[in-house]
Amino acid sequence: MPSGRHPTIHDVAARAGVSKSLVSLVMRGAPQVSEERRRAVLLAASELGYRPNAVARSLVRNRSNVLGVVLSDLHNPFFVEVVDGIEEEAIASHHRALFNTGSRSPGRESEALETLLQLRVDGVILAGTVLPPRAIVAAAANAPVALVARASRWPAIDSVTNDDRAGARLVVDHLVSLGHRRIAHVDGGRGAGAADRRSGFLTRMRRYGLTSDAVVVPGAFTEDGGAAGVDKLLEQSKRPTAVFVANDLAAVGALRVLRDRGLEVPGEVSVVGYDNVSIAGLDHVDLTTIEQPRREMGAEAVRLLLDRLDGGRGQSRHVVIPPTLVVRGSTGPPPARSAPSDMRPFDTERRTRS
Amino acid sequence: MPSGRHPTIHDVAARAGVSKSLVSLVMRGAPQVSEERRRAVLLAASELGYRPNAVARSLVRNRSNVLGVVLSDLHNPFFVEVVDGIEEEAIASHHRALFNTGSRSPGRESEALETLLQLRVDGVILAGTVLPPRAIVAAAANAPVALVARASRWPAIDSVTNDDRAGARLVVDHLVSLGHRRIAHVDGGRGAGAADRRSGFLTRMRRYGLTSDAVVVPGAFTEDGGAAGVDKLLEQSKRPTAVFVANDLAAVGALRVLRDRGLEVPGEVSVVGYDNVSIAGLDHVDLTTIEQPRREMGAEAVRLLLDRLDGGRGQSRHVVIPPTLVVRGSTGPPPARSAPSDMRPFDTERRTRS
DNA sequence: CTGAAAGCGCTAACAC
DNA sequence: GTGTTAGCGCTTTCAG
Repeated sequence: MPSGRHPTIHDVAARAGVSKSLVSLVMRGAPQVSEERRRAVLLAASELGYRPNAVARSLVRNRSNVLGVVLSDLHNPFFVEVVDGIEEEAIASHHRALFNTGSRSPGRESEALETLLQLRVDGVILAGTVLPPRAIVAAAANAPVALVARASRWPAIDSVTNDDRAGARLVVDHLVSLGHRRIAHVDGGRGAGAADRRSGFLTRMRRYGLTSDAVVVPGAFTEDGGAAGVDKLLEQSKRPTAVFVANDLAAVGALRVLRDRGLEVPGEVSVVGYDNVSIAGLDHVDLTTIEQPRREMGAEAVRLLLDRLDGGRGQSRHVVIPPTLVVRGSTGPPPARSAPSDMRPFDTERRTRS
Repeated sequence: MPSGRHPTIHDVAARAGVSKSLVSLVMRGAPQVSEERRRAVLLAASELGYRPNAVARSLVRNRSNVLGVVLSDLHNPFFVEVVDGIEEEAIASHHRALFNTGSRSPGRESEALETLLQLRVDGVILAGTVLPPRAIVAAAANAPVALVARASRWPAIDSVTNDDRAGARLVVDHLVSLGHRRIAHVDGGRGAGAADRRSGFLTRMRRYGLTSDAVVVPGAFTEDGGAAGVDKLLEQSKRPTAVFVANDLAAVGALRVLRDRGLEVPGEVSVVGYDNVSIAGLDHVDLTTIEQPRREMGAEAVRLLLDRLDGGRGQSRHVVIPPTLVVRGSTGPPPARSAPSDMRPFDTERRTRS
């Protein structure tokens, strides 16, 4: 009978012939209850199909033991793994994680956040969201907040990110060492970390004296975003010999366009992504990319939250994880007429730490 | 100040110089409040950074306006789209959806379900879960339950599925019409719908008199599951000319193994998946598969739940959605020595409705 | 139109 | 050890 009244602690008490508080004690596994009564209570509870009301408990304890997570976009497998890490760590710490997605829209995201806050979750993880700073700061007034894949600039807010600028450097180093000079970047628009990848790219290109060879076109963290970016690139007269796309999802879109136009990868154009999502490893995608430890990042966010909750830490912590380069088949030397460069200021192995 | 006490309706009332109930009325947008007081209340609320406590509200109203969703596995993009459909429809109906995943483990899944139930969500959607029937039935005693991608056999439980047997038929028809006779099926183990796909496959093969040509090997709804299944298949003496893999994710794993072994697809072996997940459409995956309208399925599940909630419907409803065949490049005629069959009892177009 | 009072299901002192 | 008593923050009759 859905919507039929649920049995309460009171019903259980009556059936077991004890008081409410005794039931409460048993349900919470308190030690100082006689074995006999404990049994009676448990029996009554199971006969009634009693299920503790977490709402009532949360109201009185002012603690729900649930962590709320706002996800920007589940279509990006990157976040799916972050979720894995969050759930695992949350469960290990006797908490539960509840998720909400923002469908890549700031409006939806703040609704999602608001919902979680009103539900009085113990803490909030914002994973890849594009929420305005004020919304984030306001949230932090109500519950501990940890950002994933977006750096925090506020004392009350923790964050765990990879070093996007370092990742971009790895990409440029790799491509330059292969001999590329004219390198384009299809950026991630307003996506989390996109700005740093972009500026990291530009800075590194300048470092090589390739400022005028560096071109940036707008994109997004989606297949379509990558495709559109490459489209724009191909309209230009001087075609780049390599493209650094903002993330793997977008890189897949980019590859599709390139191949549709009959351009060989990596023969005519090299392509690099970011995230090392599983799709990047597929035989015929075979994308050179940047790896960041996603599960670990999710788990770390949970730890940061619980640390504030239990320890009462007030100072913010910003965990930055170094990314690594994963070389696959989508990158190679530029076509012959571009003379291979002899610049090679940094070692680049199969897998380089930044 | 995280964990600092939240302002309550009482604080707002005091600051605005009115009673608690007036504040409550304003917060819920009741019409019969003078404009002046309404303003005063709203002002006080925003000055205080007041955020209604949904826990308290839920406790007294016995209604949370949140729908709980247990997901079997977010790594399967199939469910990501189901999630989209759920969120969209929930929001359209002034509800929120909160997600929990089961990490493909029955134990985790029932914990997730239990959490949601204790939180007194208004309804529960079980998407692709492998929960034991008793757990599902028990849940239904506490809240309306709708199953996605798994058929319900209980009067209290709704479900929305695609017709897996019909989908399997479409696959067999397609392959047979191409001339295949020896066809293998890598199944989905205990995954949702796996049993029906398997039996649909076998039944249809029998229908063609191909019983002895039909071979089934165990697999799972994961890349590794598909890979392992094909491995097993290749050990056998009589190699099939076509493989129907339980879902797209597994099919991708299967393709990898096939190509690693140097087998041409579809030249030597044809491969068909199930779900038409976006990865299936990638240029170099290019997988023939079965499409089911995922978003719509998620949305429908929400509608079923709300229908019970509002209308008090007691009878269960089972929505079955017909799947369609999507032909891509992973299927073709069998290698020459297998004489093309002339059996073709059913039309098979580029996209056939079952 | 507004305020007072009761109580949702549970926990946490505090008595017995 | 076990029962009693106050609330947690909010909604909801029911009087003014």
